[in-house]
Amino acid sequence: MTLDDLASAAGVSRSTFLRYFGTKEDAVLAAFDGQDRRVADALRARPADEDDWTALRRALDTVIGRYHENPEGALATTRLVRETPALCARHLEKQLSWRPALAEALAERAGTPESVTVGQTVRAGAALGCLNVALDHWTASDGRLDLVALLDEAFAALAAGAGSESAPAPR
Amino acid sequence: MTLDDLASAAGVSRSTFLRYFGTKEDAVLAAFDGQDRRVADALRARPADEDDWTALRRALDTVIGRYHENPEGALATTRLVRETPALCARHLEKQLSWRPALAEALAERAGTPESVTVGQTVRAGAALGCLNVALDHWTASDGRLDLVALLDEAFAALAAGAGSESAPAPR
DNA sequence: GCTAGCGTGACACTCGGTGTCACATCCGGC
DNA sequence: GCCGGATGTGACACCGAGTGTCACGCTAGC
Repeated sequence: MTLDDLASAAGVSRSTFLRYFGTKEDAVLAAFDGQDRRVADALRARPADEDDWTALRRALDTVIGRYHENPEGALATTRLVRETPALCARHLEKQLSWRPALAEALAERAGTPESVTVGQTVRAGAALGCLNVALDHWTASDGRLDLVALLDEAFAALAAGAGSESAPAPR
Repeated sequence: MTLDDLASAAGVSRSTFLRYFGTKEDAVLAAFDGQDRRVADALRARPADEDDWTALRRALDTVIGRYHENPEGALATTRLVRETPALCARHLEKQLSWRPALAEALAERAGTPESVTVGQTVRAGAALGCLNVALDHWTASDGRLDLVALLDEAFAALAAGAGSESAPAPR
C-alpha cells in the first residue's frame, strides 16, 4: 500500500494526498483526531465532587461509545494500528499528548487549573493505560469480549490500591 | 545528522552502520536494550509475599540506578529521545513490549506463570507510566529534582487507590 | 478583463532502508 | 601449504516517504 496507491484510490495526486495528511500514518490516525479533546471535555463535565479515578472512567465512555457504534470498523482500524509497527508508534506518540490534556482537565476540576500535580498526570496516564489494555484484549478476542467489562476490570485493578491480590488492598 | 554522517563518524560505511543497528533510531535506542529483561529479573527476585505494586517500584530501582550512575549522559539521552518525535515514537513502541514482560514476571511471582491477568498487565503498564512521568519531570528540571522522590510520589499517587485527593487516600 | 489568491498536479530532490554482489579475511580439514 | 566455507565489510542499485518549487486553472474582487 504505497502512497501512490492511496492517492489514486482517493482520486487525487500524490502531492495533494500528502498536502492533506502530511504523512501516510496521519491519514489513518486522523480517525482518532479530536478524541483527546472530547475525553477532556467529558472529564470537565463530571460532577466536581467525583473522585479522579471514577471521573476518568466515565469520561472514557465517550471513547468506548465510538467502538460500540461501529464495532467492525473500529476492530479493523485498531487491529491495523496495533499490527503495523510504524502506525503503532505514531499512535502511541499521539496518545502521549492526551495525558497532559487529561491531567489539565483533572486540575481544573480540582480548582487549581494552573498547577497540575504529579498525581493527576500519573492517574491520567494510568487511565489511558487501562484503555489500551482493555482494547488489546478486546481486539485479541475479535471483539467478542465486552469492552465495557474489560475497561471496568482494568480500572478496578488499580482502584483498590495498586497492590495485587497477594497484599489485599487497604480496607 | 544523516545516516552517512553517523556512519562516517563511526568510521564505517553506511551499509555496515545499517547492518549493525538496522535503523537510525535503533542506534540511539540500543542504549535501552536489555532494560526490560533486567527489570523483569529484578521483579522475579523480589520476595514472593511482597505485593505487586511494591515489587514493581523496587524493580524499577535497577533502571533508576543507571540514571544515578551517569546523570549527564542519561539526561542528554532522555532529552534527545523526548524531543525527537521519531525517536519518542520508537521508544514508546519498544517500551510497549516491556509491559507484557513485566506482567509475566508478576504472574510467575503469583505462581500462575501460564495465565497473566488483566490486573497484572494494568499494574505493569501503570508502573511504566509512573516511570515515564517521573522521568519527564526529572528532565524538565534539568536533573535537579530527585528522581527517586519523583518516582515514589508517582507510585504513591496510584498506590492508595487511584482516586484523587478529593477522595483522600488512606496514607 | 485583469489580477490576486487558492487548490491542484507535475516534477526534482533528499533521505531512510533493503537487497545484492564483490572482495577480503579468518579458520578448520585434508 | 592449500582449499572451501563462514564472516565482515564496502559499493553499488533500487524503492518508498517526504519536501520544495513551479506552473496551471479556478474563483472572487476592484
